[in-house]
Amino acid sequence: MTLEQVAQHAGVSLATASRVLNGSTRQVRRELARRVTASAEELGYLANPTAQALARNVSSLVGLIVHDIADPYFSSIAAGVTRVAEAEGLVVVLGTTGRVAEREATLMATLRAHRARAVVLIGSRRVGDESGPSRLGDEISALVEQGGSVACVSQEGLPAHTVVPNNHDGAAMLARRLIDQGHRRFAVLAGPPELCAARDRLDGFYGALTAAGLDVAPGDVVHGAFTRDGGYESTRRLLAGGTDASCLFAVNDVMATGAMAAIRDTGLRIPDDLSVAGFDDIPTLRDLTPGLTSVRLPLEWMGEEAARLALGDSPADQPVTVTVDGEIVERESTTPQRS
Amino acid sequence: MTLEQVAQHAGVSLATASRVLNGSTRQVRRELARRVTASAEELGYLANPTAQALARNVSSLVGLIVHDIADPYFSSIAAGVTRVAEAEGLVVVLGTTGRVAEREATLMATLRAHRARAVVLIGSRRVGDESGPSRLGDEISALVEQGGSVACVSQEGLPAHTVVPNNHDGAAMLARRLIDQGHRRFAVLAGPPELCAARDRLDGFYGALTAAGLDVAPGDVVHGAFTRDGGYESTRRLLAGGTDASCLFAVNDVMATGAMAAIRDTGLRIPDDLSVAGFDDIPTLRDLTPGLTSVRLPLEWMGEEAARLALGDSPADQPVTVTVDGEIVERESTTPQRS
DNA sequence: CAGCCCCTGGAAAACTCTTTCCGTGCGATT
DNA sequence: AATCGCACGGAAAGAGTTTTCCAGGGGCTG
Repeated sequence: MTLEQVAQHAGVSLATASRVLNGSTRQVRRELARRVTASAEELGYLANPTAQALARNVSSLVGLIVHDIADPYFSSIAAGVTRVAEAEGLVVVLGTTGRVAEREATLMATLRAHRARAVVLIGSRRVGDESGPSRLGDEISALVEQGGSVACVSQEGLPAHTVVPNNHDGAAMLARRLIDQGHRRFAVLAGPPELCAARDRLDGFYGALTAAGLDVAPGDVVHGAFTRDGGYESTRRLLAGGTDASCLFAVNDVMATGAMAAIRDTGLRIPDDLSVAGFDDIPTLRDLTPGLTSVRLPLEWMGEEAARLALGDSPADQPVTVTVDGEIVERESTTPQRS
Repeated sequence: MTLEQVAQHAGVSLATASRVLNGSTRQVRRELARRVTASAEELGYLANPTAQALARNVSSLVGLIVHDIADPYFSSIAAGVTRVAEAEGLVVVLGTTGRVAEREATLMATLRAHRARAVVLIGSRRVGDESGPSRLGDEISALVEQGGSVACVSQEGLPAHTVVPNNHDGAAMLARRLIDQGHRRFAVLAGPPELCAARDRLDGFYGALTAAGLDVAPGDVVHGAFTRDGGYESTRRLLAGGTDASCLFAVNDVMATGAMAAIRDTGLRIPDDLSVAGFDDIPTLRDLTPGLTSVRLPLEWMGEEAARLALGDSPADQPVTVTVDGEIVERESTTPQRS
């Protein structure tokens, strides 16, 4: 079923049919328009998006790049992105990097080839990315050049709109709350050393401790993968090395989940023997027991906002940055200490 | 950067460049091929998938239809699908239905318009869908007609390849295990009455109870949404009504999660006051405490298998059905009863 | 009432590939 | 040595839209 056939059936030209059916600025007389719509309806015409993309040089595709769609952090944000994109009648293309940095640029190139109208890129920058032009940055620029628009979640410093949690302040607030609870000795699951998000949370946490005259023993900081298993593994190492911390801060909830499992497997109780706090407040993990004290981020909303930025009409050459504040959610995984 | 320019740069015809760069059966002389590849490399040529799709009448898109990508059940399967599709160099289009049945067909139509090469459809059929041709069935046939290929996960009876868990037997196995533990009075969170997957699990569970000479009191079966909140809500109702069951079976893990929260909020302990069992063994939920007894399904593998079926060369007009057996995973949420 | 402009319809070019069809040149076969 | 056939390069015809450009008609303005 092609537009040509619809036009013929309605007794108008191809051009007219196109103008009626696929939003053009040009006016078409009432009567004709009605005839075209009726014919399209009757024949069950469905526009060929492929041909449209070729002719318009822009497709109805919205890219969505995540590290791992099975990770609830990413899938929550993804839900927000798809909601907005689908409401606009656009189609979401899901690309996963498997945490391989290089793949972000590769996927961006693929999306550029597809003439994607917008791309939402989720994930953290790595330390060192600041220096000079990156392959990813170039790909983004190329896509923008071509008329596309890009929004990043949690990735600052790229030539694109950005939605970024206030990692530093969130972690600082959390630290102050934990100090208020009476905690004095902390251990930290710091995630991968090169990840900016992890580093910022760490810095914020440290900052608040320092301000309170506290410190973290070098042995009480453990680096590891930004995953549940990374958290488990890191915690095992921490506990094997021995620690007298009363509270363990994992820089994200997913790692905190692994941490809780490791702590239990070691025979310790949470929070009696060791308090645990996380970051993100992932919806799927709110049912852990004891409930995980965390810094709540509105993940779905962040996805929506990023999609709106990418699809909206903010000029791409003047990137907008939206900073999202976290909110402390105190649950049973942390407990007041008496000194 | 178009193929034309590459051809010019290499001093060959457009046709030759096309044959060299985009897999054709036709042979091109070594020397020419080398020149074309070199030119493409030098100019940074990236094929325009949009034009290719138009010319070939099939795109490199693979559809993936889920109810809710934030639900860990779907995101696990999605991870499997994307892994396979990306390994083939294809691009995944994510469509979400928000549990609106009608949208499955709509999304399928969109994917057909995009000339998707394959579609993986995840979700459960509804009771009553058996009768006669459905809009979804028609859309699937149309897509197949057009050269596409469809695989369903958990949806039987459609004109497409199918990967389906053995819901009936899994639930029956679970029931037998629970009976072995000494449970005699059960309550069931049955999910939405019209969902086949839920019904099959219910049937299997009942069957095993009946075989053991047991029964479930009508008041101990509660229907509700197939979500975490549905489970919470249903359990609240169950407990408010009063029950003397020693074990609660939720027909999926997500509902079981809500159930555990509701049980706790009512002041009861798990498993001391009430045992809880689920179905699916969702990876993200394996860290619940107490660990949830469940029926393990290899979700990611199911996604991979569905993608392989859809992308493989099994003729679409002779659908293949793969049945996946579950495996009982006994954890601390269920405990032996003494009589 | 003449001249202009605007409004609208249609023809045709453009978008970038794939693939068919044709023609040339070379090797092999008898 | 002549013919047949095969291998390979190129021209050109699509694939289904959008959009530009042109032309005709009607309404305004002066």
